[in-house]
Amino acid sequence: MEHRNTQQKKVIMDFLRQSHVHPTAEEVYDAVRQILPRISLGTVYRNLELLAAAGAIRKIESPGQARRFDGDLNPHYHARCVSCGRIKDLDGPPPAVSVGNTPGGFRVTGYRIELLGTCERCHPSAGAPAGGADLIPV
Amino acid sequence: MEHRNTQQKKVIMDFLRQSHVHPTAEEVYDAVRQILPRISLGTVYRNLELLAAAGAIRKIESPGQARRFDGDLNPHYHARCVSCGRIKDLDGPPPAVSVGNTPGGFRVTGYRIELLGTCERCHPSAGAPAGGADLIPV
DNA sequence: GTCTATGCAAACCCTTTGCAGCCAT
DNA sequence: ATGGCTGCAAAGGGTTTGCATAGAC
Repeated sequence: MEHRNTQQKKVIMDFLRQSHVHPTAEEVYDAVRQILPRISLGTVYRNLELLAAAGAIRKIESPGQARRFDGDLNPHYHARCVSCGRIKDLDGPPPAVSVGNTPGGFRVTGYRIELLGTCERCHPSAGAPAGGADLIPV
Repeated sequence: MEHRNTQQKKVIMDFLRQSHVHPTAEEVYDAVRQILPRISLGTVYRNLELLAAAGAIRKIESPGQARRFDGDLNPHYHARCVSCGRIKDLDGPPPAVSVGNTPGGFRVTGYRIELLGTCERCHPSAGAPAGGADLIPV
């Protein structure tokens, strides 16, 4: 039940802390392999899950997209570029939702808000958006 | 570029319209096979995507979960049971989010809200919830 | 010495796709 | 007759897992 401080875990953690690109497991694997060439992708996955479960890193998930990871624990939230999948950090308080009354029999205990859009490198013009964001039914 | 009204598409559509269980592709496949025993799972997937693209059905997606489909186009939204994955229909206006100012370079064009909780069959006691829902960071 | 973590590789789940023939138009 | 749709089966991506061994405690 104890956790061991292996080389692999430390190198993964260090990489995530200094990285700001919200890498996928594969990208972590590629980066960490420069330091530990014999590390396996399975070990990367296992450690990423362990670190996320321990609250040391954050998981960023989106349907149909590869999971991404974030070593920055400062309060912030994310927006995902629908074109390239990259994650943009947003500061300030995350948008809140007031969930209405719990409907018959179902107990709502949490919610996830996912912001979507286009990042700098992916939208053609530089003009400001102005328009509001649309709710995507889920 | 034209769309053809095949037997397969019609049977899938009919099943989704009369079903209230928000089936996965596999569940649609199993149901439709009772009527068209030679239909293939690939055809089910292709038609579900075509129907969703045409706006005839709705897709319900959640990270790490099998996609579900909904033939009910009346305005409503969904909550997902974190225990069994089943979808509960919620009436009334979906919770809205006021997305703040677009941050540097990123153009927010949409957002997805996913409500999570426990359904009738999955929570032990029958006591009412009372507490508010927690934001799950994404 | 114990027992978790590792590397390797195979398996997993869900979904998509290439192909040759079929059938709705 | 045309070409979108089908069944089949194989491949795909992302992730998990079984196993024997290595290594942290």
